[in-house]
Amino acid sequence: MKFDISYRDHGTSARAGLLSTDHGDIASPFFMPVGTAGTIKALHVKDLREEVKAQIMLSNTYHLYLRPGAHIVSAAGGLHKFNGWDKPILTDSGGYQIYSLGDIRKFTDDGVIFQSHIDGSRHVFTPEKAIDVQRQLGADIIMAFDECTPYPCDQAYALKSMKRTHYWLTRCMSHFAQTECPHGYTQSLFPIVQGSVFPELRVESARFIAQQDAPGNAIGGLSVGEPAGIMYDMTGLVCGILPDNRPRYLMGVGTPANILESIALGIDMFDCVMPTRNGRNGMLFTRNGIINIKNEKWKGDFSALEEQGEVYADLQYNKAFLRHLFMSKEILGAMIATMHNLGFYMWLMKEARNQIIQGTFSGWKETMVKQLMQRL
RNA sequence: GUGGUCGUAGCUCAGUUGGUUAGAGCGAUAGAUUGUGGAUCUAUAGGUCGUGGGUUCAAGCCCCAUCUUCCACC
Repeated sequence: MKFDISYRDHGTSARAGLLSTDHGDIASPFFMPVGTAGTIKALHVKDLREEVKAQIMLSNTYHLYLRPGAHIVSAAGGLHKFNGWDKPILTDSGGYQIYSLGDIRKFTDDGVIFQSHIDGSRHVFTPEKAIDVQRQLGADIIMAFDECTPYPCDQAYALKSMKRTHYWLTRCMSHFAQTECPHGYTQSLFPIVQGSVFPELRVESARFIAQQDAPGNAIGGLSVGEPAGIMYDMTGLVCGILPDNRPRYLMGVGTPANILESIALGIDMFDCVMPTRNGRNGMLFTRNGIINIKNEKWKGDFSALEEQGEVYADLQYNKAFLRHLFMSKEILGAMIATMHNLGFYMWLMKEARNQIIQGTFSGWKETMVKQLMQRL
């Protein structure tokens, strides 16, 4: 994996670069659509490639391990062969899912014992296990097994949780070094900074992560309920410590405004369920602001979803029809909203990159943050 | 025609021995949603208790009439 920074913004820490993997290059900053179970819900791979024009997709270790099972994906030749997406893939390690989905889970220093959200069966995940499963799945970028520290939490717990994540990281890296991808290409392991909302802990964690000299670094444990200002403070603090010449990945973020502000702080990679999950529930992100398509006011509005939009759905369908589909719970509604929202997020990232290259990012960002987040 | 039965929110229904401002689910109208359970959560609106009389301090509830639903019999 190689990461080259080609342009830097003057007024902010934003940068535009190129990340190279065995499944192709990715222009940064970029957004990764989330395909938990190996698929972007309600979207064909063809549309992800040709309409949305995604450069990389994210998938999930926890979900694929439980169903269909890593051995099935591996037998197919890895996730790219299994789902037909031949561009880069990143898999999350499962730490976050165990945190967010598990009713019954038990953390030990060795790992986590958790119950499946599907059938209640018991499983054990250790750092080694998370690496083994991600080797089998075969994503280009794989994530260290971490504990996403809950918010709010006290500093004592945040410290303990951070230490555990660091300990697990050393085991992940050790096991990663002793294994190889069974599918014949290179995988890269990204470590994750924790430390909750405590500056001292974030600094300590960022220093520890920076020492590992990983090909890329992630920031976790944010956008879990804390105020946006705190998220930006922590992100800026950590970005100042993580290596400048490696991609920085802010996990789980976020809204269009969150993303633009974080790009300004030096983040290169994002993922979030918001455009897809909220899309399936009727929330549209547009260049003029946010639409709840189920609102009665769109009942007779026959204008296009997005006049300047670049995906097929934007001009093919009008707002009143899309509202009708949602009110009728028609499957096509979720498909249209998903394609539109991902198309919008891709446009946002492409435009941010263009603005960085042209040296106009800072002013453009200020205008966009206000415009994109207003409710229509 | 006779006897019984039903009628409460847009829909399906609770509603105690007659006792505070008649409730729920769904639907509707809005809001939330950040390393995904097409999910979930929150709030709001919505009622001449079929209609008209009567009894009572007090009626969705008891009495009379009438309309309506469904059933049985002639």
